[in-house]
Amino acid sequence: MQNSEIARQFEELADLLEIQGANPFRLRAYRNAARTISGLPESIEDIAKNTPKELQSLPGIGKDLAEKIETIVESGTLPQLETLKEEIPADVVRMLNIPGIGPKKVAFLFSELSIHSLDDLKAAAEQGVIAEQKGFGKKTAQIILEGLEHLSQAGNRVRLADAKAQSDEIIHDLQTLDSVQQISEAGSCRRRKETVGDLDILITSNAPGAVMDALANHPLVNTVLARGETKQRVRLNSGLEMDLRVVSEESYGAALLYFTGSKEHNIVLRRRSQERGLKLNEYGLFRKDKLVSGKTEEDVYQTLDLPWIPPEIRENRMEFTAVEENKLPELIELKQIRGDLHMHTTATDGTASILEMAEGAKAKGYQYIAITDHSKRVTMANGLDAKRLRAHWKAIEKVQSKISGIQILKGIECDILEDGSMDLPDDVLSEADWVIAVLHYGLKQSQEQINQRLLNAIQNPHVSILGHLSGRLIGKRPSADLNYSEILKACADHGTMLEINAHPMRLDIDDIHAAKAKELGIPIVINTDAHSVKGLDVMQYGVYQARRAGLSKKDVANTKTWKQFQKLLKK
DNA sequence: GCCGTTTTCGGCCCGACTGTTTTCAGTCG
Repeated sequence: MQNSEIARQFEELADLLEIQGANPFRLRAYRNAARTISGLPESIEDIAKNTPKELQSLPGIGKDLAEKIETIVESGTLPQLETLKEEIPADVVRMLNIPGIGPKKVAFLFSELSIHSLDDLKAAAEQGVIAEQKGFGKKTAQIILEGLEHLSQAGNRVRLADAKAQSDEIIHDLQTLDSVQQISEAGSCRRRKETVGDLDILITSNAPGAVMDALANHPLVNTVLARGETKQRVRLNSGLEMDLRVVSEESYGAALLYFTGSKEHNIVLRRRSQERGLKLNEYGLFRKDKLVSGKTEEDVYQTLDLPWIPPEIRENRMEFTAVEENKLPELIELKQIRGDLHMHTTATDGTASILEMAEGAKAKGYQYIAITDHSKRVTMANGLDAKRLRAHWKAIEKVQSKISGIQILKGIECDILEDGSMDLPDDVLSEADWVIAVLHYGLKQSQEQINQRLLNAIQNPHVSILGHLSGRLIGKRPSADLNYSEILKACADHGTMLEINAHPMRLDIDDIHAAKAKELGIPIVINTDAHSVKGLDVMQYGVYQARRAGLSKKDVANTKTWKQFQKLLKK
């Protein structure tokens, strides 16, 4: 069982208990545990089965939750959860996703008005029943009806690339206004999280009303959901919601910290403030009522005896211990990338020629690329068999002889077949400069099968790297069920590299496992998997993911010069 | 339900906005 499933069950339990009005701190305990579990690189199932005593050493996991984890691993679920699910219909839990409706109102609707489904809710709101209730009203009934309309979108997280494009456009337009002095993105988008729940923008302004008017009238904005003196919330045409916050100049840094998050990072900062007799909020760091710092993020961190911490790692995963151990990483930057080792051409499903891809990469200042078209199993993409592949490599040599200043590796993205064998024979693979082994089919196999396939590939002396390891497509297709601990250890043992696939839908391996790979000394390569010249542009997203993993230049193999990189290639 | 250099009880981060109120609860981030 995957960590995400166990975490999901704790989240669900928390939702159900919340509707029942349970102690909020108990709910927090469940949600904290869910977060710990989903952020863990090791398989929680393995720990529960092999070394159950260690469960309680995980943050936020005590005796009770350790037992619950063991129960879930053994039986697939929790009796308590099953009982609650029988008492409270799934539709009632879904009502929590209606913006403006929380557990208290849901509980009232369910137990006092006997509303058991979304259809019941809609009918009650339309018939005016809800508006009559104490604590409700016409507006609340309206909110419910609107919320039901948007329910399919609400709670859906959007891929970073899609969210950031909208955020960037709005910021670009707002910053031209005279009424805007400072402006920044904030929230999970600024932290470059792979998916974003909503957008946050922070400004300083001498005329906040004018900025709010401008946002309300922006072509990307559909509806104003709330508007006050310092805060405006809007819904974009895409369904994504955005908060605009206005703060004073002396609070800008504190507010930027506060609204960038993560919540967990901020909680640690506030505790740290308390320990120093200070209070931290979005207006600044205060001693009694006196502002101590807040103008810039650096000021606030410094007052708390911390260096400035890059947004990407503000997750309370490793940043604070890294500071203590004086090991805060200098995060990798896009400009340090010197090669792209996963791309396609017209030989299979790409839209550009070898030469066009090479020129595109050269224009980015790269020193080397690998042309890695599909192997024959991927019939849909016109995958290459041995004969066509050898001809393709000849074509690569020909292009290489015509172009200077960039090294083109003769590569292949070779499928690991369902039976665990490689899609091309060893003698063919041995002729390649660069072999990316990947799973495209049979992603739903058991963990044992998936792991065996991957282990076979790792042990194959011709395989350079595992590409988009989990096979997930964010928001579309779940990861294959694989045992990361075993796979990563094998990679480290056999000198097999790991890819961070930079495609916004993949970002695979993810930040948590890339951090683990770094710890094990496995070289990471960030690749675009480009299917066109334009496709080479997504490298930035892979770099974001690497930064979230705490990776530095030295951890990423394709930051090396061509001369250095050659030494990493398997002979 | 977790946690502990004020440690086994009594805390657990903090403030804005809205709607339904007549001083505040619920919701959200």
